[in-house]
Order: sequence, then structure tokens, then C-alpha cells
Amino acid sequence: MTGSVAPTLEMVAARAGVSRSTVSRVVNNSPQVTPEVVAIVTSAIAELGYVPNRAARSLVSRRTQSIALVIPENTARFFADPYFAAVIQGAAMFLAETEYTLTLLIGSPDDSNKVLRYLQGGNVDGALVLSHHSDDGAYLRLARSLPVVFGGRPMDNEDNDSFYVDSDNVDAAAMATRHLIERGRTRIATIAGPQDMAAGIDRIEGWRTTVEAAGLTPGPVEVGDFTPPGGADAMRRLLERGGDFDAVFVASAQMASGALGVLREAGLSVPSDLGMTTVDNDYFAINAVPPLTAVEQPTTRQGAKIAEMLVDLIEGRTIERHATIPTSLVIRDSA
Amino acid sequence: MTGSVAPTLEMVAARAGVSRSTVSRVVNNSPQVTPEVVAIVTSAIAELGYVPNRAARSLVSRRTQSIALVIPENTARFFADPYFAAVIQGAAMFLAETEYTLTLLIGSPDDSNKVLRYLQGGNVDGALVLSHHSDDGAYLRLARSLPVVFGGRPMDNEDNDSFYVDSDNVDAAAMATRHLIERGRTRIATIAGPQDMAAGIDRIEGWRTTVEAAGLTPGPVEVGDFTPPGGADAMRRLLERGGDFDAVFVASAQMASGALGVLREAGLSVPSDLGMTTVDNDYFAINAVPPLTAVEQPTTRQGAKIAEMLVDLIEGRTIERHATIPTSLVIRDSA
DNA sequence: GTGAAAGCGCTAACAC
DNA sequence: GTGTTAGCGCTTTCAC
Repeated sequence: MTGSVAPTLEMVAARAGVSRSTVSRVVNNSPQVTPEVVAIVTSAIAELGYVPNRAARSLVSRRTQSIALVIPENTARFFADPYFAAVIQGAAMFLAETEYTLTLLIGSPDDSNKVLRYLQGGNVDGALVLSHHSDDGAYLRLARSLPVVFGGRPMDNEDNDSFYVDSDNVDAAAMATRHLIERGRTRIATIAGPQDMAAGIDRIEGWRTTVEAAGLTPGPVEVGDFTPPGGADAMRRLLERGGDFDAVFVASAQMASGALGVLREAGLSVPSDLGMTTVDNDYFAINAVPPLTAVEQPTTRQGAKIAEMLVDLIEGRTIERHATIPTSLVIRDSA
Repeated sequence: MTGSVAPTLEMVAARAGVSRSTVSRVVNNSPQVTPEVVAIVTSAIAELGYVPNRAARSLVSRRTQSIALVIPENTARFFADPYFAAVIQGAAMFLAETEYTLTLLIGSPDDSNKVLRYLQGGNVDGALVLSHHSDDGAYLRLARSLPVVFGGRPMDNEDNDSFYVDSDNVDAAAMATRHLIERGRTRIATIAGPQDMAAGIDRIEGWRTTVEAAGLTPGPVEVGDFTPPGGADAMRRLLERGGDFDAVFVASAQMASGALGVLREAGLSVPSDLGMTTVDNDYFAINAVPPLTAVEQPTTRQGAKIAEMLVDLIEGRTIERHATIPTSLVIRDSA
């Protein structure tokens, strides 16, 4: 199965008639090698199909050229969330153009420290942590001994000096809410996200401040878990409470899609009976009936940005601790 | 940023008062170490927080303990396809329980051989290839020198002796089509998938044979690209051709969701005017209006199975070359 | 500008 | 049952 053994640096050296050191210099683009020698070595490398052995290289250089992408265990079931897929894609595609490799790490239910030990053990040069819940403590601590960049602002009680990339969730919610107001809605409810996630907290804040800034009274609030069934339940509770609202800002398109199903059953139609806007311009928003007016967060770009920041951090370049990805409103039929 | 240096095996040995070999044996669960010594070494390891250095280990053992998950470049843009997310999740979660690590590789547009060179270079113990198009040649060749398991049957012209995990696409299409027939539909069209992908070919075959086995004449066929817009276009063409059909089997839920939009615009209602069934019980099927009767393919389990086969292959266990994941029909409102 | 030599942390014969 | 020894493939001083 193994076929022929991979060629080593030594074999290249023999073929090119130079020493191993010289080959190593050529491989690492050292400026101080004669052009002719470079040419000879380069063709020897090509003829042999030589690829440097990462293990040997990282053993001596103390750099692994690999980056971990960590998905905390409790988030693993949300993996089907288009958000994760897009962020991972963005990070992977960015790193494909670099010398770094992306290692996917999922918290093991059996041994919650396995991932941390792996990260601490010098097996990667840095880590991207997709943070969603409030259990970020361990990873915030990890950041003291390893370059770490978070996707989404991590939750903690101290001043936040960690590196992270986030979209402006407050502003996203504000845009979506403002649109409802501009469409003439005055009693605006919200289906909020979990209040132990930054996105959940920020979006409810954006909704509230926008409503109040317009001189309106905030409508009823129900909290969901960012999933379609969670959104459906929240909408059901909203209706049971009496339905004193003419619009609802739903904190995620997945919840909105669940909520729409409940409204359909209740015989309420969007946007005539109720205006609706949401965040996440994903297929839940696009394929909803009616298609939803939603705030677009370029998640693929966010993934790329996280990876880029981490590479900069690893390579010692100076960077801003926080980056914010701009959002924009995509207007469709729901409001 | 690096904090204190990671402890080495030698430091553990010194602390435990034994030789490095003994520590190594303990770390590798060698049976021939005295229980007392094991205890001493184990606690020294714990006190120091020792984690073996993978680079050093793999340099000598010639095993990297890492597995590549390859996504061909032309598929990368389909990453948001829930299929990929689910397969990756299944593989990652399975591997989290093993000693293997998952490295995500995306074909680089700049240098299409980069991934292959990496794989050839002995940097991984094996590769999972998510195959979707007909460009699998290079990876089929790779399989001669590296353990490779494909997700989805790879396309080739020779006898297929590669390892792969697939769902029974012929049967899936047959189930979906049979359901339409059982509901009394007699003129059954199809929106097929790309005919250079195994799933596209197999599903149209399942549709055709089922229709013919029932003594019916196959309805019109239009080919889409598995995306919602592709499904919408195909449905438009189907309607332009005259609409001589009372049901349509759509080869993917994404295409079905696009097709439904076209039907809505045309004033046709499902299921009263037209019955519809599809494959992929994902959120496109669940959140469609009306919710779609769809064949469920447990893609997460498929991901886990691919990973499991590859690990078996790497570790020299004898396994079947092909595994098939069972499918089942989920009946909803569209037929 | 190029080569020689040392050593990264670990495993695996081989002694004892 | 445990220690000694040699090297895995590479980078990196240090001579020349």
C-alpha cells in the first residue's frame, strides 16, 4: 500500500551533487545560494518529487505549520448551522493559500480536556475557536500560552483583551429593527437568541435601543435557541401572550423559519398581518415563504479574517485585537 | 506568548527516576512494565502535564496519526451544501474518539497539485475524499500509494476497486418515485442531477426503472446542478415543454426548493396540481412550503463510516471495499 | 557560498 | 522488566 518511500532531502542532495544543507537552503528560499546551484537543486527536487517531511521539519524548527479549528463540544450539534460551514470554508480557503494546514478539533464528550491537552502539547502553532456559548473560560486561559483568535466575541467577565473577529451584532439588529419602523410598524416584538451568547445579547440590545430611540415602547420578548423549533416555540408563546404587536424582529433566520410555520398554522400572513426581519442571509432566509428581509453577515469572509489574524499573530506581526465584519440589509418580502 | 516550554519525555524520566524508554513504554501502554513503575511514571506525567510531541513521535514511527479530508476545488463552493457539513461532522466526531486528527484540505486554485503533493509527501496516514464530480482520476491514482476512502462512489471507467461509502442512490430514487406512483400519479417527470456525478446518474436510473416497472411511460427529464437556482431553471424548462405530467421526482431537496418557487409563481400548487418527492431530508426539505416527502440519507453516519473504514484500512484490518448506508422515506405533505 | 556536525523528542532493537 | 544506543529527516550554527 505504501508504494515507494518518499524521497528525502539527502537523496535530493546526492542527485544534485551538493550537501544537505544546500538543499535545505534552497527549499527554504535562502537568498545566499548561487542561482546555478538553485537551478540544479530545484530540478533534482522536481525529478524526485521531493516533499519536505513536516514531522522532521517541525521537530527542529519548533513550528508545526498547522492551525487548529476548535468547535466546543456543546456546539458540535449545531454544526449543520450554515454559519459554521461558512466560517470553516472561509478559514480553510484562506489557509489553502498559505503554508498552514487546518486541523479540525471537536470537543470529545468522553474527555473534555483532550482537546486542550492537544493544543497545549505544542501540536499546533495556534488555534481558531468558534465560540458560541458561555463556556469559553478554558480557551480564554489557553490564549495565554498559545496564539488564539476567536470567531465571535467570547464571553467573559473581565475586560476583553482576547483576539476576535465578530460581526456587529448590535448594529445588525438595529438595521433589521429600523427597517420595520421605516415600514410603519410601531409595536415591535422580538424573538431573541440565548442570553449566554454574545450574539444573543447584542442582538436584543440592538433591537431595544432602536425601538426606544424611535420613541416606541418595546414589544414582548421571547427567547429561543437559534434553531427552527426554538423559533417556533418562541412564536407560539408570543401569540399566547396576546399578540399585541404588528412586527417581530427574529434574531436568526433559522428561528424565523420555525416562527413562520407557526404563523401559517395560526392563519397569520407575513407581511400583511405581521412584518418580520431577521439576521443571517442564509438559505433559511432566502428559501422562506415569504422570502425574508435579512441582515447579511459575510460569514465566509469572517472565517478568512479569523485565519488571517491568527497567521499574523503567529508570525509576530502587529494586529488589532478585534476586527468587525460589516453587515448589510437585504430587503425581500417579509417587511 | 509561548509561556513555559512543553515538558519532554526526558523530564518525566528524570522526575520519575527511570529511563526514557520506560516512560515511552508507559505512554504507549506497553504491557511489560511493573504496575508500581507505571504508577510512578503516570503521576510524574500528570504533575508535569506532559504531552507527547507528535512531530518527534511520527518522525520515528513513520505514522502521523493524522487523516486528511479532501474537498476538491470545484466542490469547495458547494461547501454550504448541508451534505458536506454533515459528512465532515460525522467524520470529525468519529475521529475525536480515536488517536487520529482530521486535517481539512481544499484544492488550491493557484496550484492544483499542492494537495496531492501534500498527501504524497507522507504528511498523513490516509485520506478521505469527498468526491462529487468526474475529476477523480488523480485521487484514484493516489489510492495506490496511500489509504484512501471516498465519500460517494468515485467516477471512473475501469472496474471500481476503490474503497468508498455511498448511500444507495438508485434505491433512494426508486423509493421516492414509487411513493408518487402509490399516490396515484401516472405521468412522472424528473429533475435530475448532473450526469457526471454518480448520484446524478444513479438517481435518474432509479426513477426510470421504477416508472417502467410500474408499466408507466417516463415523463420529461430536465437536468439541474443540485442547487436551488438550478432546480428552478429546470422546472421552468419542464413547464415550457408543455407540462404533460402530474408529478415530479426531484433529485435533490435543494433543487426541489428552487422548483417550488417556480411552481408558486406559475400558480400551481403542490400536492394538488403536482405531486413532488425528493432526496435529502435536510432543511431544504423540512422547511419547504409545503414540507417535502423526502428520502433520508443519514449523512452524519456516512461521515462516521468513511472515517471508520479509513482507520481500519490504515491499521491493516480487513474490510469490505464498499459500504452502503441505508435510506428511508420520510412522508410529508408534497405527495 | 557551501559543507560538516550537532541535535530537535521520540521509539525500537538489543543488551542486561 | 528496564536501560543503552542508534537514528528518524530536517535546520542551523560554525568553519572554511
